[in-house]
Amino acid sequence: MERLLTHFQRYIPLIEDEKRLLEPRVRARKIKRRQMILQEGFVCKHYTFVVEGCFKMYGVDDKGYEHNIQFAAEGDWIADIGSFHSQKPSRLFIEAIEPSEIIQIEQQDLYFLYINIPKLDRIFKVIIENKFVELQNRVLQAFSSTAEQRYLSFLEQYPHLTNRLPNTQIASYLGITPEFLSKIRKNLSRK
Amino acid sequence: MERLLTHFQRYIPLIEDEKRLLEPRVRARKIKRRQMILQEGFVCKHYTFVVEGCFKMYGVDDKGYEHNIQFAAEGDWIADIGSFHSQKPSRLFIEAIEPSEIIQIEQQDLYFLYINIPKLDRIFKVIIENKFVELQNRVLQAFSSTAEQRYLSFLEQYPHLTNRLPNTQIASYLGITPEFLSKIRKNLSRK
DNA sequence: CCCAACCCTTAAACTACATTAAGGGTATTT
DNA sequence: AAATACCCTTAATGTAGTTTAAGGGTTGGG
Repeated sequence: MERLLTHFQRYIPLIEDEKRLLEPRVRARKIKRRQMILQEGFVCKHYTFVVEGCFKMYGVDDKGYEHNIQFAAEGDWIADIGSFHSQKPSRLFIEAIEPSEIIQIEQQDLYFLYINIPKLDRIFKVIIENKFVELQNRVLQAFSSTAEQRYLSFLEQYPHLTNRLPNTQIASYLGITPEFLSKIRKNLSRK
Repeated sequence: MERLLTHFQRYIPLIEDEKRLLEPRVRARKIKRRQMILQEGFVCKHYTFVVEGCFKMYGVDDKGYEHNIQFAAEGDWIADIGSFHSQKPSRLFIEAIEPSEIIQIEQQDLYFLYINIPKLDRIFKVIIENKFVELQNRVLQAFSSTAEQRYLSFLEQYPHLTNRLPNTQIASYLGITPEFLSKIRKNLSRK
């Protein structure tokens, strides 16, 4: 809970009254490795804040292959925003890669908080703007770089993740097969 | 100007006082075909609302090829959000594909408006959430579908654009060459 | 009205990446 | 401690999409 307040603090400090409104409307949970907090076909019920651990969000294609859309580690938010707001079934999965601790807010509670703590509109606007920029770079890179360039960018941009994630997960994020990532790594190590 | 108010109205109505604050801080402009409102190396100075016409936003790779990240037609917002907020040079271009009419807000004015019309935090939070969801689908599709499937999705999702855009621009958006799009179209027409 | 710039298509040769298969290593679970 | 599931790599073969080149059609600016 402290961690969430500290997180908001970095955007705009909350006053005591606001903290009191917030507290009863969030819920802390522990999640096991490989446990899913969202599955395809279900509505995304929560905005999830990662206190400790790491998650992946992915879709599954016709052939059953997983494609990682994003990772979320300490201090990140994760949710299928489309499903959350529309209350329609999601086509995505969110799964813990490590044993994790999270804080969750349900839709009704978040809407209540948006009304009673207008600051939160501002805070989440900025949070989502930042995520949007990240995602936009990802699209540009996907279409304008080779897999090797994308791998190198990944290493630069997410150094804290590269040692925590198996290469299969990184390959899925880069949009390539683990076999091809292996080839890229071999190539790079020869240079 | 009316068009912008109508646009905001669809999220939350503005009261008269708020409209009065808004009006002197936005600027209407006409833009010619092929005119750029953002160029690589320059800071993105404005949030741009498209009243009439159509724009593309793209990056240029090492080899000089353009890669379209998004289109913006009537009722859409377009800006390099990262550059706009950080005031760092953009790596993107925004260019009119058709003669267009736009309404622009400068950074300082938008910040003033955010402070004096808190509703706008809410409105732009929702606008960006929607754009985020769109972009997320794009990432998922890019990694999990063939070019043909992506082309068919594009036709479904943006029927109003397919007749307005040259195929070269659509190909660039799909992440393929015009030659290959031509092949896909030929294939589809035989079915 | 003409010239230049853009646009669409076809086809042959090429390349980045996928698929399949297989072997050995290392964690997790029982 | 064994068994199982997971992970990394190598290599041969296959394919979606690129590159290069070329011809013809359309648009728009001077």
